[in-house]
Amino acid sequence: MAGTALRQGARRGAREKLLEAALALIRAQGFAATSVDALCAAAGVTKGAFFHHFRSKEDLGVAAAAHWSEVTGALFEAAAYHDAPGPAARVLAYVGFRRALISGGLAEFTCLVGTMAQEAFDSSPAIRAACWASISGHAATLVPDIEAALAARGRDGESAESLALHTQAVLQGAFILAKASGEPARAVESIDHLSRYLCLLLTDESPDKILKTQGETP
Amino acid sequence: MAGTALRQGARRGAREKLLEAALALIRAQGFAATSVDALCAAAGVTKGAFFHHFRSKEDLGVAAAAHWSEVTGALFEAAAYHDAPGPAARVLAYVGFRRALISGGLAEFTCLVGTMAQEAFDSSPAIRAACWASISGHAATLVPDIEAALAARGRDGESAESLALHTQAVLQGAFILAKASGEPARAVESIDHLSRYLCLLLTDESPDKILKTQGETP
DNA sequence: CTCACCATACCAACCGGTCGGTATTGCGGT
DNA sequence: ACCGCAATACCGACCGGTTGGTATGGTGAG
Repeated sequence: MAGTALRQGARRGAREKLLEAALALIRAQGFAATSVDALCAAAGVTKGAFFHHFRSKEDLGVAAAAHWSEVTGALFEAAAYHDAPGPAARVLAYVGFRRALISGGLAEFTCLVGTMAQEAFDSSPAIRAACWASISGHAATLVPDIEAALAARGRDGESAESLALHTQAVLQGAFILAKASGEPARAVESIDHLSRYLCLLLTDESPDKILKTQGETP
Repeated sequence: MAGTALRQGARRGAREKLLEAALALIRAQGFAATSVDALCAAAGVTKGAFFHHFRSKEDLGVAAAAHWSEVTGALFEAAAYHDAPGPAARVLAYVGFRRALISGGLAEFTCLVGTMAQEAFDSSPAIRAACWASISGHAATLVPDIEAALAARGRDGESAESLALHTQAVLQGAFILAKASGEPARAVESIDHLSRYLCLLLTDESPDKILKTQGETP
């Protein structure tokens, strides 16, 4: 009993440590530039452990995307933006939450699956599919609120799914600008444009008011 | 005589052939996954030629970004969207042009520097800077029209540069969605949202009208 | 004993990069 | 016009290190 607990606590499982290391390294260097050896070193694990848990490096990539979905899924599920009153306000609060997440180093707030999809879309169908599952799955969590907000404004005909995916596109693009410029603030600016677009579509209020309430630049 | 002409025709310069191959391979596989050997093979050139023209693989990356700027710069300069009447219409026509460019394989319409920036932002400052120069330089070509269009609507206070960069963010994000999903149409949808946002900001007309004029989905 | 879990040693292929050498070109002197 | 000659462009074998992946052996829990 105690042995088992200590085991799971201290060792924490090579698989988890490898996945954790994968998130950090792939986000910073990309998938192709991250070697299996580097992964093992970062996780404090040998190569034998790696290939015990993953059939190949590609398999690790797929598992990393799935792990990413779990980690971020839990983060967003527990976030406070769900408490906002009404569907439109919740959608705006979601974007505000994404905006607030931007702080620290670039590799700490950018998206794992967006990065991997760029590299693997042509060379690894499995990784591509896993990345798309993560992105589209996350976007799907926004659809009910967007749908309700659109309906409330008499915009029933429009596709809530398309708008949900658009929010992800803006976020991914914002990350690219931040990486390319080296200035995270560039990402914030684009996200503010997204907030304004959503304001115009989903609310009666002036966008400037809502943007002011989202706080100052980090 | 005939020998010389045939030579120059066949050789075409190893540097150009390498840069051309770099655009194709890096867009499809990413920078890290593209080996120098593969580059040379695709260009029909030996490794000696490669390292004669480029000090290192990183140097090739920087040169590829610069070459990309030239190629795309010429493409956009010659495009017809400049003929649209008035600044706002030109900005919208630009986005329509970008939309129309989306056809064929994913690696044929997506952005080289956006892909490279994701991989190299942390590991190669030189490549990062070259990518940012390409993106921001392209965005800068939109600033005068956006500025005039904003002023015409009494929105002088807002940053035209920020909005110009936002258009690039949406495009980059749209490419990621297309790559991740495997469906180029996903990119088109996001670009349509961008058109609508710009309509709301820069024109008096209803967005739906302008969107209709941009033609059917490819 | 069994079996999941992990460590070590090892491999062929491939990586970016070097180097000595050759072919081609541009150009100044005569 | 011709030559001489240095500079440029290119070739391809080669190098040490690294790559993803394997084969085998140990070990502790059930």
